[in-house]
This record gives sequence, C-alpha cells and structure tokens, in this order.
Amino acid sequence: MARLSREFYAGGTVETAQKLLGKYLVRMLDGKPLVGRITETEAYIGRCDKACHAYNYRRTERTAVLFGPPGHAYIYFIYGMYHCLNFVTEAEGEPAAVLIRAVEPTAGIETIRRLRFGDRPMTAYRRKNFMNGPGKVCQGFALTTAENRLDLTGDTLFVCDSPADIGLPRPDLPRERMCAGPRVGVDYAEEARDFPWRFWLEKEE
DNA sequence: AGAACGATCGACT
DNA sequence: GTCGATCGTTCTA
Repeated sequence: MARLSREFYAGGTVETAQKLLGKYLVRMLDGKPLVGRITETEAYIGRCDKACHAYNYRRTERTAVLFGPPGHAYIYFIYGMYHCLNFVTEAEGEPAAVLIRAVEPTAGIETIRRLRFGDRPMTAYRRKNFMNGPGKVCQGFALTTAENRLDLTGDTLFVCDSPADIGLPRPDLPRERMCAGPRVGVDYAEEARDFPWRFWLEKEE
C-alpha cells in the first residue's frame, strides 16, 4: 500500500501540518484498516514555541521521541483520561510535531463507533461529534501510549495520499478551503498563544 | 515524597 | 456558556 515516506515529514512543521489536510490516516487493527480523512491539524515547534512540550529543546523521557527522526508517532496521555496523536516532523535533533485534531471516518466505521461509544446508542449528537477532537481520534482508532514511537513508514499506522492507495473508492468531496487560526488549549503559552498554527478544512458554500 | 497542572471531553445550565 | 472527571509527567525538595 502506497504511503507517505519519511521525507514527507522531514520538512517544516507548519507546511507539513497544512499538507496533511485531506490525506488519509490508516490504523491497522486486528488485520483490518481503520481510516479517517484528516481535517484538522496543529503545528508545534520546540525551537520557538512555548506551547510545545519540547520548548527550548526541553528533553525528558516523554519528549525524547520528538528529537528523533521524523515520521514517527508521538502519543501522550492528557487530562488523566485521553490521548493525543502527533507526527514527528523536521530533521533529527529538531523537536517538532503535528497534532492530529480531527478526521472524517472513511472505513472501519463500525469498529470506530464501538471503540468510541461501546454499546451505548448512537445519537445525533454523537454522530455529529464522532472524530472532531484529538482525544476522540485516539479513542476511535485505539491509540494509546502502547503505540507511542511507532514508525509511520511501517504497517500499523501510516498516512496515504489517496483512498485508492488502500483500495477504497474515491469519494465525491465538496469544494473545500483551508482555514488557519490560533491553536486550542494553549492560553498559557504567552506570545505563542496567538500563533495561527491550527489548520482545518471548511466546506465552501 | 508530594504537588501542580494539562495540546480534552461530555454533561449540564 | 460552566464545570468535574482523572492520572501521568514534571518539577521541587
């Protein structure tokens, strides 16, 4: 299956966050693919960004993976209950990553639904808020710290350009434009609070 | 050893 | 709009 190569992740983090929009996140689970089209991302850059866990090259056991080669997963535990999925970017030694904030489920939807809601009944609210948050993406794709540091050029977790790369039909997509704005939940980060490093796709009329 | 806090979510007013 | 749940990571001592 064709997938994005390590070089895709090796460039600038803001640019990579933008280029990931519209691409297909694939998580293999029990031999079957869970797939989501990426619709929202955020860039985090240790060199200059007080919102980044590795700000000012702060290196701890948790952030070590950010200093490694690009194209690996950085998954951390947050708020005592949730996980967040990131892709390590830039050259080895430059700690930076893209947070995956939202996807549109494309395949494996029944498995994703069960991972998100178990046996609880589906409601309009749940349908509308299926995978529109970083904690939801990890819950729906069964990603925890057990998957931290996975190589995105491997067979468990990777990104494809096109649904055809994973044997799915190409859907009819509405016209979309990319929007940019401040990141979520980083009010503490002084000047970095206002960096417009959150990107998302929005339907046009 | 202890304490503070967080790249969130869902329930509720 | 508000607020509580819940615990690993990090820092301080």
